[in-house]
Amino acid sequence: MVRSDTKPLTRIQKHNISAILDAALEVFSAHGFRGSTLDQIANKAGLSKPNVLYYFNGKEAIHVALLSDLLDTWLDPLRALNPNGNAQDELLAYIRRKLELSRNFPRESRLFANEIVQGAPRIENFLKGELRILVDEKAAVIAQWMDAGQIAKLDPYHLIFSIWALTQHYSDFEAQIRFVRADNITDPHDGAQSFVEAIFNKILAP
Amino acid sequence: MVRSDTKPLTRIQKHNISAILDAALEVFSAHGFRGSTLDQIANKAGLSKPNVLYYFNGKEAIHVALLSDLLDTWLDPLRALNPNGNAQDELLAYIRRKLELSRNFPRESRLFANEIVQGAPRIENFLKGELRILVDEKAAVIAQWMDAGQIAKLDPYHLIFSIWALTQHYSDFEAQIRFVRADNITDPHDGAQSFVEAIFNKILAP
DNA sequence: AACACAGTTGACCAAGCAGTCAAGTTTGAT
DNA sequence: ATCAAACTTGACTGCTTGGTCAACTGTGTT
Repeated sequence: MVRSDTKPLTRIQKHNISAILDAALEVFSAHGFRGSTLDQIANKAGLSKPNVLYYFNGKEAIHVALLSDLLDTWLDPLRALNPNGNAQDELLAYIRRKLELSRNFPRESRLFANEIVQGAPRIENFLKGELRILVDEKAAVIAQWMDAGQIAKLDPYHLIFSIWALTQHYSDFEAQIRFVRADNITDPHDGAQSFVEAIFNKILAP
Repeated sequence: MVRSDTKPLTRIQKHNISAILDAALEVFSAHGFRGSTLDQIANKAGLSKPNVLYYFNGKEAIHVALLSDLLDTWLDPLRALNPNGNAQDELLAYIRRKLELSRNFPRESRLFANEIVQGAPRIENFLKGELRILVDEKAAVIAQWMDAGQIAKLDPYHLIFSIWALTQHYSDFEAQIRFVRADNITDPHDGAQSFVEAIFNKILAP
């Protein structure tokens, strides 16, 4: 196996590893972990199955690699919430970042959604650890903003959850939105941007 | 196979069929269609695998039975939106019905979520048919309310989507909420009820 | 009691699947 | 050109899983 530790990856390694990860993201996000097969991934990556296993220790290892890449960047938007900034501006900027993430990385979002819906067996530690710490910290910041009268008084945790729900809905439940909307002309994400910002303006107004 | 058409089900049939459906709901909602096995379902139902297949034509048939039972009741809350009622009251009542459904039938909600996240391959026709017709109809009602100045002017479709997103989030992403919240004391659904109603009061205010 | 039919299951099968391996080909540094 | 290491794969193995089947047991109706 390749992908050990501190080695300069060869040109071929770089190319194939990223081909495998991209194919796996496509497949895992569409069918879930158990619903995906190595053959599907190998096909989509344009490699043979044994060759895929030459680069990764197994199906699980590919999934883990995808998830840790993902979780790493998933926290960024919330992390960037600046306690010293203006409350309303900061929260709306957070919402915008979240919407962009959901729009630009729908497969990653669905990979995450698949995990959560099925009880988060593989990322329980992340949720109970890093994420929880970060959420607690930012909820405290939001509570301070509320106490200072900068924004409306609400439960900060539920406020964060509602941002997650609304921003991720457009990629995670994209199928539902696509099939229900009569006009396939306008990208649902366009409307989403202005709609979500509009309602949070109302929600947050002190 | 039993479950044909117009026969009076025996005592044993009624009992076993409902045991199978309950077990299958548990398993499918937790692992998705492909992630579930007949053995898991049979075990949880307290029956042998061949016995399960005596009552249903196959794994797919069990899944279909669950989904059609579900879809049937899934539309009810929206269907009950009364065009002649007061706009704000009607929408808040709809939200309340949705929240209750999500709270009382989380497994059904996750079964549905699993389908949608994975591209809705098995319920595409429902989404493009019945659901779309109903949503179009109710969106028109909401648009009229907005034109009449009863509630704030927003995109009615996005308003409906936002209601779906917020109400289902608490059951579909329950794992995330559970792991993130420090206090496992309060049922997240309690806070949800008042929070969601509060923000929609703000959103809808003309 | 007897009989038809509902209900039940152990043993089995074929397909699909993750993962192995030995034998091959390609790459790139010298 | 040489050679070692990197890369690739057809053929295989062992396990899981959906589904079948023939034989057996339970039920209730007469």
